[in-house]
Amino acid sequence: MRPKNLEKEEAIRSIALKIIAEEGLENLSMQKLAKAANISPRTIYIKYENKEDLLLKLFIEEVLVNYEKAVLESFSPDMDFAEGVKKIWLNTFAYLKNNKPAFALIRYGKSSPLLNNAFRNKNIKEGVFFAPIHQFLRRHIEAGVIMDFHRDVYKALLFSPILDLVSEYFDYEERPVQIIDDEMITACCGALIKGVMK
Amino acid sequence: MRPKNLEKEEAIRSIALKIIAEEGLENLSMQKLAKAANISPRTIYIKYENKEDLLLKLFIEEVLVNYEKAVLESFSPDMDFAEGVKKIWLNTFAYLKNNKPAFALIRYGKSSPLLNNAFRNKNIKEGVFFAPIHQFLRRHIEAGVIMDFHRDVYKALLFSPILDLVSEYFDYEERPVQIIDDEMITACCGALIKGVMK
DNA sequence: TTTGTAAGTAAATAAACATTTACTTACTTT
DNA sequence: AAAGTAAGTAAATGTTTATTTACTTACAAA
Repeated sequence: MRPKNLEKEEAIRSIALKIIAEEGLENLSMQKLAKAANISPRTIYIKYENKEDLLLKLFIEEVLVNYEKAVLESFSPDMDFAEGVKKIWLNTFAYLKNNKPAFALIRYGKSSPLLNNAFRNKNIKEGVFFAPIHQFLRRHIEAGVIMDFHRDVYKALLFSPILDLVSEYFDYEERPVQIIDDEMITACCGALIKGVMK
Repeated sequence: MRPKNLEKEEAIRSIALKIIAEEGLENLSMQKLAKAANISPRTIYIKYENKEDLLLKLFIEEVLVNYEKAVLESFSPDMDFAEGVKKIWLNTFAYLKNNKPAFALIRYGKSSPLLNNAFRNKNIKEGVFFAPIHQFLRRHIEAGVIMDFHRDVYKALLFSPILDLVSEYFDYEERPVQIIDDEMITACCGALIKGVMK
């Protein structure tokens, strides 16, 4: 039998992300995607059940999995608190600034009910994304290093400002001198670290 | 001549927000909206040029304007730093937890290229949203009360974690006991205040 | 009370939509 | 080398889309 052409599968995914980043999730259509990927619409349906299936697999299996991997690169739950948080922030920034299409879909993860529900269900049923970070936080709370805030508070503090700064990074995209850089990221996360440490 | 029925205009706006909150921006159509509002599709086009015009006016003139008003309620740039930040956070939380449809569109403001660009252009051309907060921050930086971070850093720290906590609030929506409450908001913003003060 | 006019409607339009049908291609297995 | 089969295509499906056309309604001004 004829083998799957993995290049085509890859093209579908990367071009879908590109369209989402440039025109928005609300302007992604199966026909537009097929045309841009130079394939027949039918080919998408060989690899994905339907549009929803494509979107969910793209979000969970492609984008979130790679995002998690990049964020946790050379991070360990045993790290010193300040060191660990800085690692997470700089990893996030380094990864996302070079992966605008992935970042675009991550942003939709909070706004689109489809993606948001899929993410929550996945977390509930199959264990949580970013588990090492939760372990890291629990350890430092128990050791009395940081304040005993709810995990949602830490989630809000550790993940959302850095994503916002990445948004700003892309908004300044065309300018000759970038305002958002590693130094600024480090300063911002330094303030957060100071704020939650005892 | 026959006068405009303002109730219908209001119905269009509120039902559009409701559909966006429940089904997502990508599932809002003019016909669905007309049907849900019990009017003819043509009526929408009396009040708005087209779908894009509707979306932008809904976002900028309805949602953002009211959001800003609520956040700045009894806030003044002359306030003490900790007092001012707490006021902003509690205002934001109190307003958004009772306005889920508005919150849904605000979330899309960062992900949808259409809304994001409109917001940036509006800020550039017609002066900035949340001007009193910028004044407040400038004053406290100049007085040496808080660290001299870029305005984008303060924007990321002051606005994004609280929006994330509101998301969590709605995710816990159906539970008997709410986890996200004023006390948690106050604790979280207390950490931020401590982090950025000199 | 008549009349001009914008507000409003129902139904239609053409384009775009997600998905399928009917068929061909390319490659592995035999 | 032949056969079997999943991968792939082009074109069509019926539906839904944004927007418009042709018409009716309701009311303020005369």
